[in-house]
Amino acid sequence: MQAELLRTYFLNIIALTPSELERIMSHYHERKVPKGEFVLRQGEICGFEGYVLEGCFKISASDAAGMEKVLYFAAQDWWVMELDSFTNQIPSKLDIQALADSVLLEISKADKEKLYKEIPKTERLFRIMSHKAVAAWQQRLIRNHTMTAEQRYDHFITTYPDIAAMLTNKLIASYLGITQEFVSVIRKRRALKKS
Amino acid sequence: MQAELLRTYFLNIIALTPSELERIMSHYHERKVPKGEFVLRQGEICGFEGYVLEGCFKISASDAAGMEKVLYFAAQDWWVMELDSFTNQIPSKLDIQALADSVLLEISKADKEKLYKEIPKTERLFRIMSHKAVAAWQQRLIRNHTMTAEQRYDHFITTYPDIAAMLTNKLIASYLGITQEFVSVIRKRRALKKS
DNA sequence: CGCATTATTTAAACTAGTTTAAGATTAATG
DNA sequence: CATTAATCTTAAACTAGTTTAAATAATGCG
Repeated sequence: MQAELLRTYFLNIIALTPSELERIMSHYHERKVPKGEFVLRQGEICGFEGYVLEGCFKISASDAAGMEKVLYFAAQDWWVMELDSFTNQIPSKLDIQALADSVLLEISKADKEKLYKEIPKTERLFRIMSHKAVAAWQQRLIRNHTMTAEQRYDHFITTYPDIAAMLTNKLIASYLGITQEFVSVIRKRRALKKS
Repeated sequence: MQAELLRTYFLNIIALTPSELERIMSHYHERKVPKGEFVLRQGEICGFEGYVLEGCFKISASDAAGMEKVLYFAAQDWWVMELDSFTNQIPSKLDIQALADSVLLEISKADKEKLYKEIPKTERLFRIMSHKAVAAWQQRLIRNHTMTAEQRYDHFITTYPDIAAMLTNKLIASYLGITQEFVSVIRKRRALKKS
């Protein structure tokens, strides 16, 4: 049972008795998501919070012209949801799509609220997770403002080699905020340097 | 007593009895910060979380070469802290400096932990605040990836006219991730359009 | 397998934004 | 108030990254 991963995840953040942990886990349900499937589309209300057991997801924003920008990728041990939409039950600004056959552990909005009531300690758990997320987004912004495209590319593929390996250049480009053509140039440049 | 602002802030997020609210407020202490003073420097451990009653702060990151990048500005009704440093008591990656004579309502790390214990509901309060912050940072990143420098400039000065009014071009440029010279160009372009 | 679609590479022309430098304005300071 | 320092503007030269386009390679699919 791979759900062990999520148990470990929670225990790394906060101390939980075995019974608390199991009560938390009981609200999460496994869901298989085939490659290509959208688990959330712009405009829909995000009814779930998902922990990735297997596979990989793309969380992206698209403008009116259909131009898509990848916000982040979520592989094993990451979370997928539209926080704003889930928390405030408002239409989602983002799309979430499986990039590979994937498995999620999902919790519904209703169950999440139940969880907070049943085990108040989970408020703390998710508060701390959220604090980490804020710090990470701040660092991402700083990287975008201080590093060149090539440096950001390097950072991405060395920090997340497993995720990068399953992505197309086009997706990496979108994540980095540059064009796929320029990713090609960067890759060529790096290939020359190494030889 | 301007602390009323903070009471309103909290009540807009979560329902609190008058006594709960006052117990929360009792942990916050007013602190005057003269213009130019650093309330946190890179490498120090952030021991406080501050709510801005008056004035304005600059939260920034500086690299080894002394190049400074403004992450955000915090004026009235905003928060100043280094979340990662405060939460995990690790050295701060950021500087926080008053851009004007300012007044903070501060809570220490120890008092914050006390607060969480005394009034568990505050875990929820700060979790929700943190969720809003994550959503805001995501939107900021999307703007950086989809808008031109001029569009970002427009967005900033129309969304935060009061803050923008008290900032130099240099600071706005740093926040937007462009040079001060280019801000000059943008301003000229806009001045010509209007006439 | 064979076809169609999509991703990748390459290159030339282009542009948004940078760099450098100098002069003009404004603000801080003794 | 005078002087120093800092900010702001302008402009010319430059560069990182884009756009367009065409050719090639890889992939999905009936």
